[in-house]
Amino acid sequence: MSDARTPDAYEPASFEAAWRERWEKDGLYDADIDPRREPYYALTMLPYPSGDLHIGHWYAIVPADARARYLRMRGYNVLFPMGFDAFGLPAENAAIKRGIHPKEWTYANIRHMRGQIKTMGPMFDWRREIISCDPEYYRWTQWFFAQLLRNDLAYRKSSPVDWCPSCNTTLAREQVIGDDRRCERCDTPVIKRELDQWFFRTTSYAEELLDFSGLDWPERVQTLQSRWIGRSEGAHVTFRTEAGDDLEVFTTRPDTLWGVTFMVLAPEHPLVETLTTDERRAEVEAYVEEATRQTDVQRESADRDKTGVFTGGYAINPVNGERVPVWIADYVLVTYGSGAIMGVPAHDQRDFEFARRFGLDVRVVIHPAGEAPPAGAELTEALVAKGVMCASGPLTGVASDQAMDQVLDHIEREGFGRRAVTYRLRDWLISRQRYWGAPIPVVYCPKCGPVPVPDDQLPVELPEDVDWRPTGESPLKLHPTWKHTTCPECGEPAERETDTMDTFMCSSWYHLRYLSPHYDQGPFDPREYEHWMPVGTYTGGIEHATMHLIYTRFFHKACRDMGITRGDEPMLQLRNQGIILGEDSEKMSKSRGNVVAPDELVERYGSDTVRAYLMFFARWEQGAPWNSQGIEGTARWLRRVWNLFTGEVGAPAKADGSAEAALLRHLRRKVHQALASVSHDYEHFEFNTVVSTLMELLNEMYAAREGGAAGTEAWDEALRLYLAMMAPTAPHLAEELWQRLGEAYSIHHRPWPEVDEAAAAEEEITLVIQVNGKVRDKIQAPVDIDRQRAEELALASEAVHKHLEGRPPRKVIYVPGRLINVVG
RNA sequence: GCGAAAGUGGCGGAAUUGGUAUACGCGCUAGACUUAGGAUCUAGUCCCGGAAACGGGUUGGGGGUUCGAGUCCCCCCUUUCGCACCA
Repeated sequence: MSDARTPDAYEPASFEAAWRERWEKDGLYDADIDPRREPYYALTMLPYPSGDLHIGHWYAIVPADARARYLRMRGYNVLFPMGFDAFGLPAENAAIKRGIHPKEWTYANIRHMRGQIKTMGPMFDWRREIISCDPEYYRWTQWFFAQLLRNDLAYRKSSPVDWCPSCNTTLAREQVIGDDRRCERCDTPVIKRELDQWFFRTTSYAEELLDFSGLDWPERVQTLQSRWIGRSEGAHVTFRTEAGDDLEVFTTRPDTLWGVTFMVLAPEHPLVETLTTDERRAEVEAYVEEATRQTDVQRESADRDKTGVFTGGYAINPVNGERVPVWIADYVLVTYGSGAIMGVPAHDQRDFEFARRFGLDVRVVIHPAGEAPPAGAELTEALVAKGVMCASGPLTGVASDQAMDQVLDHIEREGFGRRAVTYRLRDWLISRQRYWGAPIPVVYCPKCGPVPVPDDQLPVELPEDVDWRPTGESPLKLHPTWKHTTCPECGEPAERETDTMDTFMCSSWYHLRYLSPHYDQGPFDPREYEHWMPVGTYTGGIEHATMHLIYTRFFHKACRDMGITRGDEPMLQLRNQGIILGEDSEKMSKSRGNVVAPDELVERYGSDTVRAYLMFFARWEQGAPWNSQGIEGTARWLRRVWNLFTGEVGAPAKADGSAEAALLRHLRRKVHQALASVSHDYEHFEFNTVVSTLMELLNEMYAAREGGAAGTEAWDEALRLYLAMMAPTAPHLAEELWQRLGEAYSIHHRPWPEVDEAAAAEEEITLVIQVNGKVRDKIQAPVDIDRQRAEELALASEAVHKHLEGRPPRKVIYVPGRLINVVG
């Protein structure tokens, strides 16, 4: 907003902050319900307030902002909100380390980061900001929990959980990382511990979560989620132990039932106790103890030899009445299926290895068609291929792929099994033995059991006067008074749940709270919901493919079934930005010293240049290593834009009439072609070509000015369209130059320009002349040239004659408006 | 091991449907202006031959389909990511 009369250098610092303040003061980006405009909900993943914004935040936010700005200019009523995912461990770690209260630490970080985010110049409607650790927010996180509990979608269960001995907390399956199963946060090997925990029934939605129809989500994410959910079709088959207990297994290969030569239970399986004979007991107990004491690192390390012990017990194979020994081994997981398997060593590689290790029988029941069945003792690996059934009672001789249905019919008819589908997905464990989270709103009454806190008593607020030392117990448990309360049902003394919720719970519904962050009659205002939902575009990192994005889909579906939300999916389109690596092509990290600090870049180049460079320097969905020299290119671009708009224009070199007309037609063609291209590219997340197209157009405009275009109508149009096209990328500069052109504030209210198709159309084409597929000549030709004329031109070409070397053309291919290929 | 994605100049990348490969930018080279410049401007910059005109080659490697392949198909190599005893 500097004085327009004095020509000056491009100094973004002189106007960027001023424009941002004005936009905010004027509520330029306020997003309110507006029945006249089509709503569009553009959502970008909210950050954790770690304390300092890094370049990755910019990379996530700026292109998403540019696209939201584009859609807004296109006439959509765009909701583009921002907030903070503010509960979580780092706040407590900071408290432990530096003695700052987590709340104080968190809010100080938010204040700092909010200011940093604002320097990007994004069009966030800050009135809609949410902070998930605010009681006004987590009141409703708790409300959702209570809803889930009342609808039997939450339950409490004692189970072995992953436990990080360093963080002193349970971890979700997803927070256990890598080959050797380490804690996501501190890299400590994870161990098992038995605790009462709250779970959500995500598995009830496993089947529906596999359905992505109607969603414009990357294949990659769909694949990751599908594999994570891990659907397997097969059967539950019930064996009977000699002690008379039912022993159920899940198998995907019921066609191999006649090949069972042993059974294996997970060491934690409840029947281990009763199956174990007295003479085997000492050995079995030692093995179980070893297995539970071991960390998963040791237990699940790759390529480990199979271990296990015989329980001394036997079970009866229901298909043939055979007596098979029951073993326990840690390669069978208690958490999958029924925690027990039937051992078919001839046709399952894991069972094969186990049988070989312990000298168990290997019995072939499927053999390759046309060959004699091999002897089990001679196999070197399991036979997993299809074939012909043998030694399988009534099914002997049947092709194995046909046998499957017959076996299933058989076991269902006989009543010892049934068709079944099993999923790898587990129910979502949400309990955390931590302080800095939303308290689970449950009261334990000696008489009434676990009772959800009534809605009118929410939120259950976190007490602020706690000790957050890493004792291994929840700090809430140690608080002298907090947990003591009365039962909401009977009024008798009772105790509060002292665990808090997984922060993924907070982020599963934040997109709903943006709709009406201060609404107090429910988690969101239904009017706002009707207007904005579902989310049109959701953008963020691929790292959330299997956690957050499954949870939020589950959450939405559960809420739909509870009558809270509508529709099957919360987010219609998903896009993931890539990662910016350090200049050394390594992951950015403080220890490597390759971290790019956005604040310094803004100070040096201005916000628009940083924005433009982030959009330009790589394909957004891919990312690339940072290049500190590369940013000079976009800095130069904006400087050249500035100079074109503000620089002295010499007296136009008056061309003669027809040459000038041609020059201006050319200029308009380039402008409108660029407009078509830029429009497409904003829409489709191809931000790098938005910038390159604008760079090219700028070069054209400099040339046109050189040719004397300045001062003409076409020139004035070019200037205005250029700023409109640039506005989503460089909002400050576009606004500043718009004002200097004398146009009315604000360019960000200007409708997106329409492409003038006639102006964009080419008058002439370069007809490419090929001989046998190789380019030999190029001829300027009218755009509507017909085949006959094009052929004449091509055959008249000297280059064509030369390369035909006297051969007659056998065939001529004509691609209208593009090329002609003479085959000879 | 299984699954997915990607390989185009020194670098990031462009090429909307099978139709001019290497746009745009960085870097580099030469020059202009300059006390200087990490400022600005001009010209050049895939490789080989050639003074040039021009010719030949080139999208990880090999094969195929086609008048024509960076783009489609098959095999191989490399890289990245995800999963990793899930019965």
